[in-house]
Amino acid sequence: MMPLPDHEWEALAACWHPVQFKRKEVITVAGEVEKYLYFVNAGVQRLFCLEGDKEATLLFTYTGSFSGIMDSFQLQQPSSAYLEALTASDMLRMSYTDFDRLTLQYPTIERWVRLGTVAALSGLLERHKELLSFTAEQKFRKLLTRSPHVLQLIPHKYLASYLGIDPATFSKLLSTVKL
Amino acid sequence: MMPLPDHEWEALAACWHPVQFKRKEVITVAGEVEKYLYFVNAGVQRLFCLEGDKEATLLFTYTGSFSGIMDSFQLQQPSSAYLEALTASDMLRMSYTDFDRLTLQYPTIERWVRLGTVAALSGLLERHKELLSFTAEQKFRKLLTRSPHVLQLIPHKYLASYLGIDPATFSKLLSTVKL
DNA sequence: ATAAAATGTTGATCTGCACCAAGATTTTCT
DNA sequence: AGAAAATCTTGGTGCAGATCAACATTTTAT
Repeated sequence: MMPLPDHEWEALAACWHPVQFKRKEVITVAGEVEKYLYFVNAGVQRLFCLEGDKEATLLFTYTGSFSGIMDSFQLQQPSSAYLEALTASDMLRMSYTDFDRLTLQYPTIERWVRLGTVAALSGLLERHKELLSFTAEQKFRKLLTRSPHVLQLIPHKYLASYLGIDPATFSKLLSTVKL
Repeated sequence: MMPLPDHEWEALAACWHPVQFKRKEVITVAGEVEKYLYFVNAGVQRLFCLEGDKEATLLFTYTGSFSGIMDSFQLQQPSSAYLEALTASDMLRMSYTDFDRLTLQYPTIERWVRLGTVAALSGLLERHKELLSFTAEQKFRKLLTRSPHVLQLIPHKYLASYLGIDPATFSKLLSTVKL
């Protein structure tokens, strides 16, 4: 994903504004239109849906990554997901108005956003494939190898939800698997 | 997704070339970089991955929709998926070279592609949520209500694979559920 | 520092659905 | 039209993993 020219970079940088969220604070509620694109300076966040009384965790965002409900933000349509701060979070955000202006004004930015979005799509397809074909243990192992650090970072019940398995099963795999 | 101006529309239209595929023909092989973006004039296609000896069906494309392995195409990276014609297919395609030139030359096209990609991401997130939280029967019902026509159009074993359930289970649900 | 809340562990059941297999039906090809 | 291939159906069986529950541990808040 090529770097942006200086001029674009400056225009972009000027649109970010700092925000903080407390632990457990809900950043965006399902049903609303996502107003902001976020960049995480510190903290961990969780994107999830409610299905009946169950939660389905779609993804986590971390220090150094973008955050927000991307589809709702870019399409300015109501989202079916919640965004929540798992830890106290220090973020930058940009309003849709600014975002839209920037993408219209600078084709390089428009392109950069497109490629970022495709990269997100690519990652989601990869996980989708795993959900379709892996057993609980296979999903668990994959998580361990791909991102072992999350074990210390994120409560296991959310990791279980992310894998689509029961928290109790997750705990059992934890003792079984690595021996 | 706003319409394109006339001039862009003409430039775009000039880049499409017709191709045909036979039933069961593999259009793109996993491991390769997707060279083309497709538009389906007639037929049904299936995008799937191989995981061990199991197939995971990610999505179907139909008459009137775009097709191809979108992430591999846009990022020009090797794909982990296969694209296959389920029925004899009549398609238009555009090379990556032309695609890239068009997006660089016309910001409206670049933007239009971005929004199309986000829409795809949005749909995939929706399905992802269902995979995480639905039982076999819930996924089956959802398929029936969302796209009942596919029952006549696509062999049930592929629909089962798309839902992540066993073909035998799909068949049993078919007799159980609608009564 | 201490109480309270949240999270994690572990064992005992129970069940949804994968798996297997054989026969029936439908679709495709020549 | 007829043979061959592909797909669908249906019953039986087994197990991975959900669910339940009680206790242990860790984390958060005051």
